[in-house]
This record gives sequence, structure tokens and C-alpha cells, in this order.
Amino acid sequence: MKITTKGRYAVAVMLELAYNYEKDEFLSLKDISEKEGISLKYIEKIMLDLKKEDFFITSRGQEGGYKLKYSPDKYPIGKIINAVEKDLAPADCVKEDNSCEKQGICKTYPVWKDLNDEMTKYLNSKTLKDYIERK
Amino acid sequence: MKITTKGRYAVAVMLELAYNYEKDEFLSLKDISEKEGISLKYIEKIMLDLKKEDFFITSRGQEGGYKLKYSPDKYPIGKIINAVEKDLAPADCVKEDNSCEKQGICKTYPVWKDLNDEMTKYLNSKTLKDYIERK
DNA sequence: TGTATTCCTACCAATTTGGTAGTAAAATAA
DNA sequence: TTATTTTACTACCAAATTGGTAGGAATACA
Repeated sequence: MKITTKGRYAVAVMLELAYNYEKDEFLSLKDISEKEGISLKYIEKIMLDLKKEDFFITSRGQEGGYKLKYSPDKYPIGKIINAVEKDLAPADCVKEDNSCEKQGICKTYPVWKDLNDEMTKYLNSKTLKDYIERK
Repeated sequence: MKITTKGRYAVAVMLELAYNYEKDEFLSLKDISEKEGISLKYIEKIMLDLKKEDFFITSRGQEGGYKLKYSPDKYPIGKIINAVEKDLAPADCVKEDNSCEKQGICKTYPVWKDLNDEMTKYLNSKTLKDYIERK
């Protein structure tokens, strides 16, 4: 049930960007890398996944970097983790795309279904905003 | 965030034993193995973990097997998964034994703390009883 | 006494995780 | 224009974890 390092770093990076949201400037991965103590190369890779979502405005070159496209309350924690984490669902059988054929007879299905519903609900209710305000 | 196969099988096995609770007989791993379609050897290994908890009464030899020691409502799902799963906590920093030294300054700590609390609360509130009744 | 069953230890292949390396492309500052 | 900075992208790799299997010893019952 662990969130992988990738998922945890993703949230850390998104929080950094959320803190920077009000400022009208880009935040470079190099800066984030230094602040958070995560290797630049690894952050780049994480951004590759996050960029597939409509999260950022980016700019290359000097003074370039990343900026959140929307305000921090538009980013549920669950959506961030989902973007980088392969399996957020506790079991394959409750994943959106894969409705298990044993769904009717499997005795454990309700266990994972309930858990998944609960977690999804929770993770979508909390956004970056909730955690930058608690600072 | 996935529950491993081991964790899912553990719950499946525990549910089988819960169904058998009223009967005054042992249920062999061989029977469970056949019913659930899980290899006997793998179930044995899972039982090794579960046995560390005070879950069963066992008997070897013919007519032997496993029996729940207590009634199904005494087995929270979280306790079962915890017994076989290495890491139930979403991140090391919120594990009982390991209070991260960055706890005060780390900006993501509250994220994992909240999530862990929420999940723990939920997984401890549901027991085997809840899922044998919903049959 | 034989057989069924739990109990225990080793081992192993496939997958996932957690990275690193190298380079191309683009944007800007000088 | 040119050097520098930064993102964008692909390929690779080592360590850990997962998901098992194999083989046998101990025990209890028919």
C-alpha cells in the first residue's frame, strides 16, 4: 500500500510549484531539485509523467522552468499521484478500465471495491491548496 | 498503492475461514487452495505470516487444518493486510516506529499523515464479519 | 503404521522501483 | 549571433520486491 518514491516526489514538486503560484515567474527544475534534495534527472523523469496531464505552463532556456497552469485548489492530491503511479487502485479488479469477470462471485471483490471508493473519495477531496495553507 | 497478491490472498483465505467459523471442524489449506485457485505452497507461506498473529487454532494430520480462534468480527481487514504486507503506511515517515526527523519542516509530511490516518481508520473499522454478511 | 496435514527453510525468475547517462531542441541573455 | 540555460526525450541499469516453487521434517489422526 505504499506510495512510491516517485509519487511522493511528485507531490513535493507540485507543492513547490503551488507555493510559487502567485509569483509571475517560472520555477526551474534545478531550483526544485536543490530545495527538495532530489536529483535533477529524476525530477525530469517525473515531470514527463506529470506533463501528460494539463498541469503546467513551461518555458525553456534561461529564466525558464515550470508554472502551474491553474490555481492550487484545482489539483487534487489523488490526481497527482495517479499521474505518476501505475496502480493507485488496491487491486486490478476495481480499476476503471478492467471490470473483473469474477465480480459477481468473487468474495473479496467488495473489500477492494469499498477500499478503492473510500480512498478515491478522500484523495480527490484534498488539493494542493489544503497543504500550502497549513504551512 | 496496490495491495499485493499476498495481501489479497490473505483476505481471501481469512474469508474462507470466516465462512467456516460456525462449523466445529478444521478447514485444510488444501481445501482452501482448491476453492480459491491458489497454489497450496503459496498459501502455506501466507499462513506463516498470519500465524504470527493470534488468529488461528490449528491441527495437523488427517482432518486437520485451520480454524479462526475468535469470531469474524474480531478480525479487522487492516490487521490481516498488515500481517502479510510489509508496508501498509503510504510512506515510511508515518510508520509507527519511525518518526521522520524532518517531520517539522517537511512540507509533504501532512499529506501522508492525513492519508495514513484516514486509511487506518477505515481498514480497522471493517471486519471479516462485514464481508461474510454481504454475501 | 501409513497418510494427511501443518511447519519450516531455501531458492529463484520476473517485475517494479529508483535511479543515471547522454543528447537534442528551444529560448533567452549577452 | 553565440553561449548558456533550461526543458524534452530515449535508453539503459542495479537493487529490491513480488510471486512464487521445491523439498523435507514434524505431528496427529484413522
